[in-house]
Amino acid sequence: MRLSTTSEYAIRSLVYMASCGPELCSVKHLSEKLDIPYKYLGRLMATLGNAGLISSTRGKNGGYTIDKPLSTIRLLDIVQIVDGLDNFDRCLLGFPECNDDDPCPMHDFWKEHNEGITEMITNVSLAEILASKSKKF
Amino acid sequence: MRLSTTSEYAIRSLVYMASCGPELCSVKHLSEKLDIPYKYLGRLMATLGNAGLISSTRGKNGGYTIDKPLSTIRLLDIVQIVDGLDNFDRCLLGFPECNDDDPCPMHDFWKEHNEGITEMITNVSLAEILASKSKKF
DNA sequence: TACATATTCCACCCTGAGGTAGGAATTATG
DNA sequence: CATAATTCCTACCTCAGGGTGGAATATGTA
Ligand code: SF4
Ligand code: SF4
Repeated sequence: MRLSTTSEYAIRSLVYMASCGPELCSVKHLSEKLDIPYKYLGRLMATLGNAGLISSTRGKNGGYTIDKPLSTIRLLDIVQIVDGLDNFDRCLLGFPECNDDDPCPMHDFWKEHNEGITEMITNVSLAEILASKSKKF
Repeated sequence: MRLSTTSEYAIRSLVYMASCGPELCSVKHLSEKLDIPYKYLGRLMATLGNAGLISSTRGKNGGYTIDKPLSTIRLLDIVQIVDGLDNFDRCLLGFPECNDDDPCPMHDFWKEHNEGITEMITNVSLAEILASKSKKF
């Protein structure tokens, strides 16, 4: 019951960048600040860049900056780019086709949590996260 | 946001066995009925046997049967045997040490779901699942 | 030019999922 | 009893994918 390491990295990086405002964040800076392997984060940022979430500037004092309004970047979008959505809205026991009328024995115990998480991932954007004013970073 | 394939297999098999009562279930039968790779399930059942959840009978008409009272086999126990518990009660962003007083920016959005799932896994046993009277199997 | 940064390519290790090949125990049956 | 059939069990092997690092390249600034 966790996101992939890569999704964790992506969300942490984007939340941090969002909290920095419009300034450029270099991969080196992010890597040290967030304790994420430099090389791996470099590729991850390139992926996010290709997906259009962030844009890059090369050369000295270069780095990445967030391209789109924070409210338009949902957690779902980030996870989708990085990992795909196969692991969301999934039956807990892996049954292929089922619904409320023909439930598996776990349905009553799993449905509410599954729907809650899916809704959270779908509705929460970087804007909401930033508004929570955590002291972390 | 899913269990591992192996945990899914284990839970499906145990729920099915529980629904069969005290009869012996062979790996071959379980494999065909639940559409789980035969050899893989064989090893998985042996693991569950070594952990004391089920006991085996070899030879013709042999198979496995559940050893303990259904109410003492919680989902948590099954997952623990198969996968360990590293992925439960985990910070969504993978921060190492944090609490309600020094939360990460995701805390307000993640905490309730995490606690809900952890509580469900901890409290629901095979007895409760069987009582739900699903028509599946 | 010298340096900093993104970007790309490749090789590696680990783990989860699954397969192959047998061996050991028990029972059905001639 | 003897043999075959069935079943659990164990030890290896394969394969794909996630995560990681090294090295080289492209692109910009001072
Ligand atoms: S019946 Fe419900 S809980 Fe069970 S596999 Fe289907 S959607 Fe998931
Ligand atoms: S602050 Fe809360 S949500 Fe964030 S990493 Fe810690 S426990 Fe998880």
